[in-house]
Amino acid sequence: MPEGHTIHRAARLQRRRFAGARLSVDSPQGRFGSGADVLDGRVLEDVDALGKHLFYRWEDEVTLHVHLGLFGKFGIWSKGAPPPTEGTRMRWIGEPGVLHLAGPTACDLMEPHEEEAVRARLGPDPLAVRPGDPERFAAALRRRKIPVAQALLDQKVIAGIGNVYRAEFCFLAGIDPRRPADEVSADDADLLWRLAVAHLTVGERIGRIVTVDPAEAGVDRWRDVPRSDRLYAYKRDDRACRRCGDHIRRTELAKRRVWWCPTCQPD
DNA sequence: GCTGCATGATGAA
DNA sequence: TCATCCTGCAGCA
Repeated sequence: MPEGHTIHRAARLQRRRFAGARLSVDSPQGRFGSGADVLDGRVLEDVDALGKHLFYRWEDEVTLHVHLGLFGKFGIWSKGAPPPTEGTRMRWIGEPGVLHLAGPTACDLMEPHEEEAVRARLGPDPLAVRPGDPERFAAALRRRKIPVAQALLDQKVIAGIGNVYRAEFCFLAGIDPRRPADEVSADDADLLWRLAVAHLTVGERIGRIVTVDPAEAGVDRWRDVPRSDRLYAYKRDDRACRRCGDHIRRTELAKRRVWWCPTCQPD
């Protein structure tokens, strides 16, 4: 299940494995049938990620756009791939292995102007940093009158953050998630950006979300933090805050749950 | 077997 | 703000 780190990691691993290969492409489910026909037998040249979007470059300037949404999932096998299921939207078969894609929100061929429209809707991506991005993020965030945790899910404010990271970054920054974004200080906005860059980078490397510092969990490496110790706030209703012992609270903002520590994250 | 839920996003009202 | 779409799985009968 995907926030930006999952997508950038998928791009990196799929590029490494499949770029340069000629692939047989089909849609066992049928819902990507005509697109699969276009890709079938072409060489995959490169894979790009921006925010939660993937762009696959195929020979002859053909671009495939994939967005996993809430449920989308890749399966990749070197050998012994299982048969596709009802949900297998797209399948690749080639010398490097087999890939299945199930449940994506988007899996479509894209013209350059359509890709441009997608990119134009996205704010700065902490895993694809460009000059001026911290300032762009701070300005976009502090312009909004909605709760800061809600603004952090707006992909135009920052691309690639999801429900887990937003709760964790508010915790680490010591900000009540309900605080209006336009009341977040410039320093705090800068801190949120730096947290996003640092933690999504870790997540991309190790393939999971860990925000609890390894030292705090008594281990040496991010990847060694035990499952139950990886997060400070997300889904920790009524558990004791790891820092202060107060009870983690839960609320809903725009139909998404968010968790916080009332002591560590004052209003 | 059914229900509800999940790291997401959109378009209509 | 709401309905809708995408899939799989845990928890329950």
